[in-house]
Amino acid sequence: MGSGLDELSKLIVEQLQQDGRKSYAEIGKAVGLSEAAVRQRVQKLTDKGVMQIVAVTDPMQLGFYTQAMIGIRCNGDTTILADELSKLPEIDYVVITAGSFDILAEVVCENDDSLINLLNNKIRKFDGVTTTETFVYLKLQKQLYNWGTR
Amino acid sequence: MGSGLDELSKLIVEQLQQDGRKSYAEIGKAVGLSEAAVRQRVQKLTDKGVMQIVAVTDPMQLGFYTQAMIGIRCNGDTTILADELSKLPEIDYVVITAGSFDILAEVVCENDDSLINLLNNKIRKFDGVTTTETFVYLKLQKQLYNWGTR
DNA sequence: AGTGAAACGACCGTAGA
DNA sequence: TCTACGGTCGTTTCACT
Repeated sequence: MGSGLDELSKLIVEQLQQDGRKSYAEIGKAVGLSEAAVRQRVQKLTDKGVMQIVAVTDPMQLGFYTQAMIGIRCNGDTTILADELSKLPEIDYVVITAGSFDILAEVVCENDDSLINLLNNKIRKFDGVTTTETFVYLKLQKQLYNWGTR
Repeated sequence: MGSGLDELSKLIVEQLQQDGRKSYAEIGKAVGLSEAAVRQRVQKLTDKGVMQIVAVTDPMQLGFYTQAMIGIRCNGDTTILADELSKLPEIDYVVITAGSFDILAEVVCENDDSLINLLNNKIRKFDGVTTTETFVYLKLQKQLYNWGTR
């Protein structure tokens, strides 16, 4: 595998990172391919899971005013716990890590009360969770979706 | 302000979270509006920054094999430091937090060497950075882009 | 704000290099 | 894997509600 993408596909991905609804014809003009060729490549990229074109929303503007990263230490199987955490609707991001936390989970809540409730009545009730540490978001400074094509 | 979105717009956002290229006509059928009405609402949502439709890529499949969250403690103005960190191309996510870290930054690197280099020669060289703690990602368990419309 | 109609442009399958 | 082309469907504009 390796980097996997040739220059043409990288250019196509870049175009779609700017505007996910840009037409294949327009992208074709920008990268020097026919519309059909662009369509074919986009199809393959999405089929292989390299790329997906989706709507992303701003939680703050949707009434979710409390976001936080929760650092979790646990004993037992981290995979099972991570899997359980993933099922919670308030959690949008779960990653198993090496370091002083075993799992990092990002949560999106409507307000502080629902965050407290989530912590006390859900996360800390899971088997194996020993300690948690909460980092409430004060300001989201940067959020990019264009990994890999800098 | 508040939650801001009525039921119809929420349904539209949901459709586009499933497939960012779904046609307005198809969305219209699904939510019970005309194509023109859907397009109007999508336009407003993106203009206001509530939603954006973009391609998101999988770093692993693009040759970026090392990801990590960096917890940063600093003195001085966290906003200025966060702003500086945001300028680094390896960093895709920066948030100012309350708790035992002042800033959390997610980094995407090609390999362990470039992560070490990033930490030693860039992040730790910034004014005000006192300590950093690195959480290397072992497994990305969940990653959602559909906040706010559960 | 939403609808409907007509002109325009995008999309998709297929054939061929 | 790409281009070319034609049928179909989506998008856009505008007048109207």
